[in-house]
Amino acid sequence: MKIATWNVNSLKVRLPQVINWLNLNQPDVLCLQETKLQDEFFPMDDIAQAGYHSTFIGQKTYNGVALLSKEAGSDVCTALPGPDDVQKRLIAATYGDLRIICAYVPNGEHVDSEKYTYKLEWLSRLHHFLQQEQARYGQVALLGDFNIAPEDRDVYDPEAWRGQVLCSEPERQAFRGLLDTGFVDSFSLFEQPEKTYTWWDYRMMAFRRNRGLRIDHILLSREMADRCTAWQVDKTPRKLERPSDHAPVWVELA
DNA sequence: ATGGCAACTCCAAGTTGA
Repeated sequence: MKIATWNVNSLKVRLPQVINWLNLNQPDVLCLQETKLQDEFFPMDDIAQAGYHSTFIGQKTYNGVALLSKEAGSDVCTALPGPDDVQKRLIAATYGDLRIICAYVPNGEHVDSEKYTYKLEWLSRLHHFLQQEQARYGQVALLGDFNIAPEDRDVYDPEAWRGQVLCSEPERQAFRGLLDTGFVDSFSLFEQPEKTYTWWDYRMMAFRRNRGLRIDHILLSREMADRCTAWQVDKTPRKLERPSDHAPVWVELA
């Protein structure tokens, strides 16, 4: 079984790439972030033609998340518990014995920004939600764009980024807090090449120079981690014309 | 030292991302 995550930075623009990636990689579930589509415009017919069910929650211009899957999901949840939030950043569903959570963590903009405060609050709410889901379902996976580089090895220039948004200590602490609820960063289950990243800025030829960050993650509950046989980032779509700035990441489960 | 790209939007200059 293969489960994957990809921040597509506009599903409207990236649809052909997503369809092609589904055909080539045949994931059981693909989590998408930054679809940037209102629900009435979601291209579920094109995705169905590729053999996939769609479950989604979106809004105009910003955010938006979706689950594409070979089997239909059940028990769908489209928001974190708590007060209504216009920002559509979370969707979860059950596939067989697996609970899959797709998250688009706020960027935070800058450590002095109100958006940074919102990010930390959002992560705290995610933490509580994860505990609930863990208690309710046995096998849980949290996939998505976390907008956090957990360690210095996840940053092309750790000194330049030290204390900056995506790398600040409170964010890294929040990431470790998620792991403390009983999850493993699947990346860390395997020997990894140095300078393994999942996002590269569009500017300054960052991809060609591999000036990237590892900010897209797949966290697995312990039972699932025991079944995990591979972690991969697929850099091929990042090399295409009009790429997303993020690459897809996937894990294989026995 | 700064900004450098891309996508979005009442279509065009401002916002957002990371």
